[in-house]
Amino acid sequence: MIFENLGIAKQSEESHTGQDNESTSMTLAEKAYESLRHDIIRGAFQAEQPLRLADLKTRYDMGFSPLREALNRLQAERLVVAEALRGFKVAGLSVAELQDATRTRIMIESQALQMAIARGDDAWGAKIVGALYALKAQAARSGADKDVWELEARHHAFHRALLEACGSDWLLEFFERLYAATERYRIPILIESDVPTGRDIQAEHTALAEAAIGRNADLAVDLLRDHYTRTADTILGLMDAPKPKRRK
Amino acid sequence: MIFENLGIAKQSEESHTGQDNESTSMTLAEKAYESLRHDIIRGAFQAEQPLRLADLKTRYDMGFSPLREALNRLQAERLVVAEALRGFKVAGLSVAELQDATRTRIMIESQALQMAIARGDDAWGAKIVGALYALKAQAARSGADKDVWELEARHHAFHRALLEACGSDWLLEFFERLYAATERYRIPILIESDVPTGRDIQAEHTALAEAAIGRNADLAVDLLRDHYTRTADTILGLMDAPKPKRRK
DNA sequence: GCAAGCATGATTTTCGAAAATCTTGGAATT
DNA sequence: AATTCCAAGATTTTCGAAAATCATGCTTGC
Repeated sequence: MIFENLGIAKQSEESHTGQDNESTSMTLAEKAYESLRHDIIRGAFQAEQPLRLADLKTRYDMGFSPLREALNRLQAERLVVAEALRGFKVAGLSVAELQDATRTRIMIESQALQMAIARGDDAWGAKIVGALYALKAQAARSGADKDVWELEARHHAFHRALLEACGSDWLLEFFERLYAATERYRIPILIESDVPTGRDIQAEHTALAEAAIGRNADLAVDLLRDHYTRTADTILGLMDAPKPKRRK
Repeated sequence: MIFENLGIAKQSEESHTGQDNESTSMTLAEKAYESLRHDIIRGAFQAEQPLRLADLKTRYDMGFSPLREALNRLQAERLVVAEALRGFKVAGLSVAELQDATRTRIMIESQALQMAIARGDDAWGAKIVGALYALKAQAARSGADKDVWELEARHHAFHRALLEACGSDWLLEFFERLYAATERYRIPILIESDVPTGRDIQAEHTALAEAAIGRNADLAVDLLRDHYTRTADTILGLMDAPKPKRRK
């Protein structure tokens, strides 16, 4: 299956080194956390792969302590699984978890979106418009200007902007958790851009933004649900089937 | 306000030393996590209180490493707040957060309860009945047999049993997060059992269990909402008002 | 008198070594 | 041949010291 393409093969690529580092006043443990989270979500490690401390030590160039602290945080976020005296490994991926995460995500974000539409002010609308513009601009780039990670960052920023006015820190935290969990599943689509989706995803984003800003809560929630359901269905199709290129 | 009674005053009490310790095959870091989580939730530390490593070292009798790992996990759960190079402190409490947590909790648990009612089998019902029995038995005890922490454990077990058949790990995790967050606010009521609630809480639990097992989803959700709303209102009343005993 | 700068002690953060535990592979036994 | 036991190496976990940073109060200069 397509997912097996990720991971070990790419492991020799450069590791993330903490972009939004204020480089000063940022502890090594925080850098380790951001780098590891980044690398796990983006598939630099295989799912279930053991994370040996000696390897991480050389990869990120720091001692045990900050690495273990970062791994403990990631364990609490369920991106990493720890077993006593047997170390850490990357959390697994499964069809069941993707389905659960998608269902829960739709529920959480629908609620947050309704609340944001009820409470959002002009600053909220402005941020959505700006994020949508930036997202579409990046999506339109191809060739040398193409950058799936920048696209992914803007995609996240757009979806967060939609919900940010909801006024509930708890809902926003759960949004972030579910976004991270499902992003891991979307990586294959992101990288292999020749996966046929039969969708105009940026048109879906535009419609969603217009419904939200137009305070059409019912429509916006419907569009959000469809948006996530379609994405999940595409991924589920890839997870069952092997790569479409050469079917045996 | 009543909340100020907690914390530093009680800090000299014995610390939690990890009950469900399989004592073997449990690392110090895990014990530190459980003990710290236990002590924070139950108010052994004041809200916002700095958690100095030297103090924790003597309190829990272990070195820096396992303590810092535990604190990092708790930071990810938002029971502890970390500031770079300035250490850790217990997360704060606020009216706004209690309201947010209560609202979100009702939403999450309503969904989980509906799903559990739709999917639950006899084992699910049996666990609810058993948990309810144990809860009521403990609630009936007074005098020397009274044990608010055992009562609290059984209360948690009962509410978890209601939802456990929902089939969503994500919903169950969010339930646990919100339960822990709101438990911190309920401690004053638990300890000062003379707080007048004007409720028969065990009757509420019984009605809830019967509605769930009877597959009356709409009624069960209504009862759950009322149950949590009443509790939150009681606490909010205490948070604004000073202690009722001697008003100045 | 008051603010800025600085020394000092307190505290956090990080490292490398030591201790504890797991894993692997081979030898001994049945 | 299969199983158990054991030793050696690999790995995780924990500790205590060193490094880095923060907080406090004092001095200095204006």
